[in-house]
Amino acid sequence: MVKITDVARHAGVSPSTVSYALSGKRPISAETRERIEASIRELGYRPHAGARALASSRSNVLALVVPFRSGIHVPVVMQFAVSVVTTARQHDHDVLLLTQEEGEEGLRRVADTALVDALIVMDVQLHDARLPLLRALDRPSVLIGFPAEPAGLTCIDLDFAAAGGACVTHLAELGHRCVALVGSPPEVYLRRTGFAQRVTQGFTAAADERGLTSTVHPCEATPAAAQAMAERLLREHPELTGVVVHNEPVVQPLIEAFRRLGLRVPEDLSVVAICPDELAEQAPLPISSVAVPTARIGARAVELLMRKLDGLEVPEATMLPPWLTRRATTAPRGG
Amino acid sequence: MVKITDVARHAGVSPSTVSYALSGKRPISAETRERIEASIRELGYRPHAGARALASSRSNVLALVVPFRSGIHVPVVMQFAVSVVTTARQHDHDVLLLTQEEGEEGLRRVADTALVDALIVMDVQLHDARLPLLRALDRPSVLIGFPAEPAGLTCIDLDFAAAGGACVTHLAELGHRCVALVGSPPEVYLRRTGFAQRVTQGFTAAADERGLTSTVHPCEATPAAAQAMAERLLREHPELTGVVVHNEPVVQPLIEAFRRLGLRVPEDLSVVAICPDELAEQAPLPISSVAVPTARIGARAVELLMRKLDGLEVPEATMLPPWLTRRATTAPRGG
DNA sequence: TGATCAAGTCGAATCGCTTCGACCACGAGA
DNA sequence: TCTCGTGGTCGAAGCGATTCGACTTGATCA
Repeated sequence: MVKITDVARHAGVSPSTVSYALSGKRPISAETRERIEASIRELGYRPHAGARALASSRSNVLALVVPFRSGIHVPVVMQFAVSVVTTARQHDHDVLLLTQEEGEEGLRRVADTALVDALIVMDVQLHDARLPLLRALDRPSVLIGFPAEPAGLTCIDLDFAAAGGACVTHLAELGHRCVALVGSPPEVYLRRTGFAQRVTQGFTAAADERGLTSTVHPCEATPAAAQAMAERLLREHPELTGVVVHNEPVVQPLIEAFRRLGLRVPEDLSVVAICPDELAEQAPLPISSVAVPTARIGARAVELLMRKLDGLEVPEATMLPPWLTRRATTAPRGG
Repeated sequence: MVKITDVARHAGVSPSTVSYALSGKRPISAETRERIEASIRELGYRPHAGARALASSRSNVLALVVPFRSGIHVPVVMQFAVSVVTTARQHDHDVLLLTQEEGEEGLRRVADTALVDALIVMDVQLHDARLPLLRALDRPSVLIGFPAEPAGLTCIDLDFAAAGGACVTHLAELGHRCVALVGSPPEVYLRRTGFAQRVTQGFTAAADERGLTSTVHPCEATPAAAQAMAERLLREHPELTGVVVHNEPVVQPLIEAFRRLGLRVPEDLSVVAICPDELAEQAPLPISSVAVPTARIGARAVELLMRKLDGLEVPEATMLPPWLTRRATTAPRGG
């Protein structure tokens, strides 16, 4: 293995000069720097991560805690993960993957052993058991999702309440008077996951404000559940003309179920989803939707973390505004 | 931060004794060990990962390279990842997440900087550009999937050829005489990904052997493509009664498309899939399938790696035998 | 009664890098 | 002319573990 002293000898300088040339923390003459860079290339030098971490007390590794429980949509998690990794690399950091299962002990472990410099936590519950730990930890963290009490933490997410509201507004402007929200599976509500509740709040508030009739229905993430839900909605709310879906796996099956029940989409029934754009775009009939901007959220989370690592202040709450794209599944009521 | 010397002082022993008590590499009297463990608990000591890596030249971190390209089924990737992380933790290792995008340079980087001890690579192509590098690297690796030339590497995967064959055998034993394979998207074949080709080979060979009429059809991973595929199959092969699907997102849509075209499943048409059991089980009509045992493969990959890290010999090729579970989508021909 | 050996412990070297303080040379300002 | 600051470099002291050799002690065996 070639080490920094080898490079130094080869370039005719001291090890510290090589280090400074690499880090840029002290000025090095252009001439010397070039000589060093040439030696590095020639010898194929790579700084030893462990040694670097020991000496600098920076590992240049971020922890990412991913959920893998029922009720969460796996492709969305993966999109977050990929965008976190990609962005981290742009900032010269790597990403250590932790599962929710490891729990608090896992977080403490990677933080206390200095294996990671900072943490990103996904799928935060309203009263998440990990919050006290994250607040107490000596390492910075960013939560994707909002707990009930975000004070003292850095959180980022789509503004799900506004997203729910935007869907209602869209339907209301198209003349719809009776709307329903088909939401996440019941266990997600039981776990008291923030985004599910916020969508409901935004949805209900906007409907009330505009005087629409509205109902909310959690729904299992299976085609069979979608079918049952469609039947139930038509039975219980015959005057229903607008549906908001916040449950990725169910969007398409639900539309198909309504069709089977004899309703045309969007002529008889408008459907608007809250889901990643990819999913909305590549449906057979492109779906009007509020985007869940996974890539932006992941990238932003990393950037917030980098700023915190640099000792800079960052906002405690970052709520990305919703953006509704009208596609083929919404139309004016009765037309 | 509390370090090993603090523990040593507190327990009245030397640092090396603490180290040996922790690693078990030299005998330590029970009494001393208990004293040390008490001190560790009391002081809340955690060995510094970087220091440990530097001194022992072991980081206790594994790299996992995940694909995120079109044509691969994201939930399957996630299942692998979770099982790799879980198993790695059981062996006191962590997992660093790399994306395919980082390419060879990424592999070289984490290996050369000693950031990781070993690598797991998913989604291996038949003539993967990374193979020479993996062979040359001084760190052990395991591939999930088989390249054309696996010599000198350690590979593990489901025996996809046998899986294709098992599906045909199952259909043949039910009396079917004309079968079709609906496979992965065309780009997967174009990339020359091993498993796609192997399924085809096994499928065709088994059909030939038993004198069945057979055809093979790559298929985009969308509901619309599934619909088109169903129509085309019925048009071009009116005598078709058995379909093998190796394309997760399309399984369910394809069955629905056949139904819409007036075929009853399984009475008129038997369908057998190659997919994770979860997907087959939770379909509205449970699907007869050969399992893709993601959890087992991931766990096994880690165990192979651990053995290699311990300097033990491991088999170059590990092919898990297919296991077909008959569920509700296959029935005797004409029955 | 030594010689031998294993168990149990210690001290010191080492892993490869970063960083701090010091030093030199040189141009600018007084 | 003397200082002062600054660009550029070096040497040495860590960072916090692991590991190797050596030492003590007591038991075992001839």
